[in-house]
Amino acid sequence: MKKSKVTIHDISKALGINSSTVSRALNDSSSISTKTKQRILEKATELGYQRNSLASNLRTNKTNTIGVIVPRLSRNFFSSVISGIEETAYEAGYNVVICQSLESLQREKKIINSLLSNRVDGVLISISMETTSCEHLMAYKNHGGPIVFYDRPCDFEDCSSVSINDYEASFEATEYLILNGCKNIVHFSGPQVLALYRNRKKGYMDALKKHGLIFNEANCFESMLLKKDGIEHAKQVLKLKGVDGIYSANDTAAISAIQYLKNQGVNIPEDIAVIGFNDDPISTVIEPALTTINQPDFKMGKIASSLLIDQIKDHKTERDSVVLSSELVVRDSTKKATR
Amino acid sequence: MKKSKVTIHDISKALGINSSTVSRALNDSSSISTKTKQRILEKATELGYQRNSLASNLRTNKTNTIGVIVPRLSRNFFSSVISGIEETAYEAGYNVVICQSLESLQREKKIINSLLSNRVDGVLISISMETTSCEHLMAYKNHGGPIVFYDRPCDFEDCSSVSINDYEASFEATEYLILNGCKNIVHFSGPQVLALYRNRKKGYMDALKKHGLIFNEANCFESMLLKKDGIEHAKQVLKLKGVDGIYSANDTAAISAIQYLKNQGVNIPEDIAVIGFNDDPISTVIEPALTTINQPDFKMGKIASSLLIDQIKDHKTERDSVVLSSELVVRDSTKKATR
DNA sequence: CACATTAACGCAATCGATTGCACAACATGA
DNA sequence: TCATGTTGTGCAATCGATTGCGTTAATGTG
Repeated sequence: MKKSKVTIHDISKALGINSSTVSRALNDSSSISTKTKQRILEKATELGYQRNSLASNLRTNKTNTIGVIVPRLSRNFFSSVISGIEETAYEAGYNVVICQSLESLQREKKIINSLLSNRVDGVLISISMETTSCEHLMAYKNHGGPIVFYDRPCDFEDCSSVSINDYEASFEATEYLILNGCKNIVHFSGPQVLALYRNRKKGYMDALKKHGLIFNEANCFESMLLKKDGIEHAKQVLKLKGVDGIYSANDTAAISAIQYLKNQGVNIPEDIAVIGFNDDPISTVIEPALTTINQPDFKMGKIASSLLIDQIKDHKTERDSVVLSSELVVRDSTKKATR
Repeated sequence: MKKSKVTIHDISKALGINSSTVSRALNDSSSISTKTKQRILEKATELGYQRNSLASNLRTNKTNTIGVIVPRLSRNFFSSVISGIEETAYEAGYNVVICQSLESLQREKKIINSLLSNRVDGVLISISMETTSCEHLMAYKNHGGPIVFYDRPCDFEDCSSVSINDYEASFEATEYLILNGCKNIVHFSGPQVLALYRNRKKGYMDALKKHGLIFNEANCFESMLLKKDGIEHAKQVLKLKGVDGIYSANDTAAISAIQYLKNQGVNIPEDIAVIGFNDDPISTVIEPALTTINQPDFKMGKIASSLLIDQIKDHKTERDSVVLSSELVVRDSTKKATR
């Protein structure tokens, strides 16, 4: 239990040098002679000195840390975004603290509070599925740090955001199904409180319209798009009769639906073609391999991170809304036999 | 850019009450009258006060935060462990900061340093595949906080750890293959610097021995067990001829191997039976569904977390090595037609 | 050689919250 | 009435690092 708390004052005493000089030396200040710097550095390692960031951050009023709030770590998409965020952040000398909201507004609030009281320099957030209002975020912004939204933006004035072209991607996916002969396409959609899922639904609807197909609210199943939801939706699909296409707003639900349907003797894609969203690694494992939409997750993380850091460093006031483009990845779950 | 920095002194002035009283009131100290507490609380919310944890932590010399180092967030196993850790930690009033080493020793060292200088109260770590020595961890321990290992323990005196019965699980898996008629079983093994993978290999070897099969070093392929490694190993397997069973030390490699082998016209499990390790969700999606070993990931996180917190709180000195038991989950990748 | 610069370092206040100790006001018991 | 408690607050030091400003000593300039 050696509670060895070596401070700059210990070094200071050991060397008979004022602690302010020690501090400057450790920060490689140019106003300290090379010789003294070396003596100090040596003594520091000798004593096993470890800077106390708490004290430093308190004094300077900055932590060089950005907070990242993510709905779920277990989603491949988010862990990739995080990797992107970390890469950019580390290069710029920032630390990253990761928190998961588990799609709960209450937890999101607690996390924001904790980040605030720990004085992170900025926050990257993908809001939870329960988050309808952004008051708690307002509170954060008013108290200081900048916020950048990624993936799931918030209808929020005066904040940068990075997202993908959900509407267009969705439109393209639905159209692709139609061009492959589907006439009765069902949509698995996420919570409509999120703009993200509203846009995806809109894209689906407009593609139908463009091709003269009738939109029917009964063909839309809304859920959190978990594994169990996909199964549930698949059951509904079978009851509907005549469905020949499914466009799911994520891969998880698409895949569990495929599994269920296959068990029920449905042929994919002959009877029902399926498209997912995200391009999770798992989508190449399912049989038939899932046609889906690939998002530039890593890149999204990098961009979000650099937008935030720019704001922190330069106190920039202009806000950007970056929209990245995704890509339809065609696999076997939509390949109709050519007639 | 309202840099509203409301401190206890602002409240103190606004109310004509000493800041020490304010501090005590905000901490709900019993030595402050209910009336004053209320006045202070009201004023605090009115001014939008947000405690500065940096100052508080500096003074009290504790952060109520535990650091978690994880090799990769993208592995389902680890994100589940994290959820377990968080649950227990939050209940006990601790914050959690998550860092990923990406299997790099260098990053691991940097992370340790950062956690140290941020004065986390304790660390939970699953060491990287490159970590052969634990000197950097020693440094941490000497400077204060307790460490608990999870999943991948380190040959390290005086630290608690939580892991699973790798040897037994491995033995059972291999034996299961043998009992299903396999006579020429290959092992995909992880970096032997990790005790974890050494144990899994040992279990494999001993099961062979028990059943009179000859162990052959050429039947062991060592790698990081990534997707590409699985494919590479599968190619080797085909060159070997006569292989009728694969026991992979993780699911990722097992699954990519299965995909490759199927493409090459190999029948699973008729020609080659396969067992993985981890029970990733993906193992129910691959066809045939993968027989694998399920680990109590969430539970592991909870236990690791509570072991650490006990050490932090009670300054316990005894160290525990908890070994959780895993379970063989039989699916289709090993079901031989009954003769 | 006198004076102006510059380089190198020390002094002391500061960041915001916590806490041991002192102290005042009031109540209680003998 | 006086000694002794009890409650509720205030005072001031403290955690460890940073930094504006002042002070030397060394160096340069004319």
